[in-house]
Amino acid sequence: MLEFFESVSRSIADPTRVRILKMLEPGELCVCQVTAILGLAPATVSKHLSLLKMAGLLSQRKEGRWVFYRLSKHDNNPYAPPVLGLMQGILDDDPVIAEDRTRLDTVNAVPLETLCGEGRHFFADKPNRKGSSRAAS
Amino acid sequence: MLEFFESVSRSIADPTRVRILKMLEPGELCVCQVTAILGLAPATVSKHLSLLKMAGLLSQRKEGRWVFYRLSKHDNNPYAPPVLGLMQGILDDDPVIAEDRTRLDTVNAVPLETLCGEGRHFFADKPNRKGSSRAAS
DNA sequence: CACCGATTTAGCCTATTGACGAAATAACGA
DNA sequence: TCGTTATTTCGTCAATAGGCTAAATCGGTG
Repeated sequence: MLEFFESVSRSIADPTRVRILKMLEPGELCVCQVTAILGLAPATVSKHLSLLKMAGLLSQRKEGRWVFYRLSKHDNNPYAPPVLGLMQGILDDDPVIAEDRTRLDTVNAVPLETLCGEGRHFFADKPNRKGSSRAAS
Repeated sequence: MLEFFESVSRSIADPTRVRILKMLEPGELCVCQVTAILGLAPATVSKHLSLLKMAGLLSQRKEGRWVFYRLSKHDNNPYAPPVLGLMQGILDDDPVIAEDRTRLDTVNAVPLETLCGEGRHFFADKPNRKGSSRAAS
């Protein structure tokens, strides 16, 4: 019991994973789309997604060479639904989350074939993270 | 925003801190009471309590040389109330949490002066943690 | 079959975490 | 005031976490 809860609570204890959960609210995304928005290495993103899936928060769908992740509907983990429900209502006004949402719209307007080539450098000029303003000094 | 949420989510990402939150549901406890139930070093318990207070999940009350902690009512952190609310309904049937609740009753039946002297060794013969059964082999 | 691109896995490195004991602090009681 | 006791702070240490690159894997496609 505590172990199931721990896997979920540890999942949302990392801001990168929270960003992933929030950007998946409108609908499923390909790994390379998440990678583009986050600006992290594909391997790093893959690991986060894998961990979230293990915790029962995400589910997976393969289509060709692409893998799409979405918020999980079936409850392998009894604590996943309440936590997902809790997160749906909050953090929408956070600057990082809001910027991710903006990027999401941009990303959705680009065909996957084009986007995946760019990978993590699609938004390379302005990484959406704390300390990013340091580059402007 | 994300920082506030992170402080709360990191708080509940550790099972020891979850146990503390659950054992405080019926009411406030002195540090030495929490220490007795957990069976950890006082310094360790104090740090956990301090962290939970920083996250806005607990509040403090000093009475003489004792310090009592309780679930926080005022919301310094906007994400504290929903998370506390979420936790109230769950984990009551977890074996570790249930055993903690049993110990809580025992501890409440002992005067503080007596209990604090025992400290972390009040339940020394059977530590309520994973791997405790190893002592039986 | 061989290549190419998307994803995952493996290995490494640094920062953080959670435990401890020892020492410092705070408050009571003689 | 001095000793005792509860709590906190400090410093250490082993384990974990999250980032990266390089290599392996998985799926089309030529």
